[in-house]
Amino acid sequence: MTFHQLAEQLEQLESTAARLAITAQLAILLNQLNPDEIIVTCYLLQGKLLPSYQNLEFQLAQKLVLRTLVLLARRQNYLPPTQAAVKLATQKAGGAMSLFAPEPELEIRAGTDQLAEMVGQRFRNLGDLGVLTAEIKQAQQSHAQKKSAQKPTTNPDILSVYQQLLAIARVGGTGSQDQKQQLLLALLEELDPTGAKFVIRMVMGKLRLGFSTMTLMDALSWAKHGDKRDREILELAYQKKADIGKLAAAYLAADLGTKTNAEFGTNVSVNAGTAEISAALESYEVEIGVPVMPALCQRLNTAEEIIAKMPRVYAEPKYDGLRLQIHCNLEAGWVKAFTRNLDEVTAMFPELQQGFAHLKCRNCILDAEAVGYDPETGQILSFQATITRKRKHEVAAKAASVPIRCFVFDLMALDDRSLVDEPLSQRKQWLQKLLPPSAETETVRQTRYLETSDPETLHQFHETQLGVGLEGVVVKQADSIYRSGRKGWRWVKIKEPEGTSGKLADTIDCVVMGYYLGKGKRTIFGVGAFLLGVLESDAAKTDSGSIRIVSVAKLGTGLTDEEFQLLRRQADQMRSATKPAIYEIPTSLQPDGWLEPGLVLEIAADEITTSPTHAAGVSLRFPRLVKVRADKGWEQATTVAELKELCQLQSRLMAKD
DNA sequence: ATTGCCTGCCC
DNA sequence: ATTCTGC
DNA sequence: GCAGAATGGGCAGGCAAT
Repeated sequence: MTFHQLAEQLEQLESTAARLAITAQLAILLNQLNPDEIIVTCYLLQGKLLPSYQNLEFQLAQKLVLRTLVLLARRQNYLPPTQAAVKLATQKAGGAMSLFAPEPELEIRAGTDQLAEMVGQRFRNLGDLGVLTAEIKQAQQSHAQKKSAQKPTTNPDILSVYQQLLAIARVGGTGSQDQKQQLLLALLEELDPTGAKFVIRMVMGKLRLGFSTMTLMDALSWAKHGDKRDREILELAYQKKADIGKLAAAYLAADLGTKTNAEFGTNVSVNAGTAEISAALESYEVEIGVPVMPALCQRLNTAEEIIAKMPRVYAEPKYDGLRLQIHCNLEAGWVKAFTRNLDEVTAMFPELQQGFAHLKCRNCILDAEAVGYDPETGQILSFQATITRKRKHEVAAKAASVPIRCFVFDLMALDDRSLVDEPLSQRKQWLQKLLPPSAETETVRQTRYLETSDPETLHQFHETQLGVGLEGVVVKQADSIYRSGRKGWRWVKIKEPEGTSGKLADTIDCVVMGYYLGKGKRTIFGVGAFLLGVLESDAAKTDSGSIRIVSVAKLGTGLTDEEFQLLRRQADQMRSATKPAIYEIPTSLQPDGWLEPGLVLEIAADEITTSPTHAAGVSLRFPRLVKVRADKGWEQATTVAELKELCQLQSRLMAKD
């Protein structure tokens, strides 16, 4: 299939919202592909080149793509439409015009590249690099038509485009950024506007079409049967080996082998019995060395709610570290580690080789949380300290200064046998045998846990963990099987309502200093995030005129769509052409629009962190909006001193353990 | 050599 | 990570 | 409730600019 044909179908999908309709359309698409194309297309549809556990990245994203588009624009004499034309088009499209306040006039500074400024501005207005690419390509077409000298289009097929994308990703070393741009430019030249649009979205890693892995699996079933009957089987297979391309090929292979070209494109239902399916997916069994999709936590507010859902539970302390899935093949003499997103990180944690060598088994797969500790005191370290271990260089030295402790809490396979379908109680027993207290070391320990059915006991245990500086508890249904993702009620963390309890009970009142234009579905709000600040009074001077507002965080979540639009409208009343004099922010955080101080927002966060970037010197971990404080003036916002006090309270907590 | 921008990936 | 939203 | 798509702070690494 040509990439153009693929892109045309994606274009159709873009105007489809209903999931079932998306599934059906995807199924039709899948049925038109040959086996090679299926594999590759599955990756591309997820904005990837390979399954996640095979490391290959574009190293080409927003900024470099934008630079490439400037090159393309220059080559094609592209000029963005004027503001007036944009307004007209938006009105015609029935868009909510009132949301749009005109953007500040483009400042063309002497010595800057005008076209680059204009393309960048157009990107901020469109909120999508793919759409911008199509627009530039469109200009190319009309330009070419005008001259009635249309270039021959090569109309590459999917595999050709894929190969070119691979080549772009594989370039590295000195001069590679230029080379990537040139290769991408050459690819864009080969494609029509729609094809170019989706190639760019693939490079950006997001298709923004309202479907992803789960819907793709629905579509696989739909491609074969016209319904979702095999979805569950497919999802289980995917959990065992997270490679959607190979899964798709294996699943559809029976059909593909017997299919004639004429049948491609028809939604023919082939009668494949369960036996045939299981044969096709036979190779999909948990395998030592190939990562399993990890189980994740749901969230509930209280211990009562949890016990109501799961009558008998195990509660474990929740460490703030790095999730590691550890594969031990002790017969072959190796240990491998994968992150939550299945990146292989074996080389970053050399102590694991020794750490797991003494386990009494032939092989196993373990689920664990890795936390750094102080080798002098044994004290558990913060996430910020732990994450410095995720590195490629000087690993040995860092392993000495920040050794890790693995808290093992689950066992997915043992001695060539998958345990994912065994109940947790059983898996815990196996784990107890494999890793008894006598086998524990500085590097490897079993996560201790509490078995209970009593909400009060659970609540107390949670409070105790918070008290020693941990993140609370993870609560697991005692009889539950191991399943990837968050579905069902198997693993739950306690997330108390904002501002009640937990690690950081206090909320913070911030001044809105500016805003950033949004991308994707936030584009029409005219804002995607806000820049927040807190107060700092200059100690050297004592008069009230020395108060400054220093940046402390950006805010991009916790607002409803309605609140985004409301706040943007309020912000428009407070626009400032330049940065107000009392503001202090690093240039890297320059917002798209400045606001005079006035708007105050109440913000919740999980933690105060010391910040290398924000002007306040501290920042907020996981900031989100609690409430618009129309009742407060900006002079009443939180101060840096108060934040630093909270920050010290946290570290004192850590020191207790 | 050093710095700073950009990217990818942890949470 | 947190959060919101259409289905 | 699922699935998807917006968005956060901050770390290391790669490359380009100085």
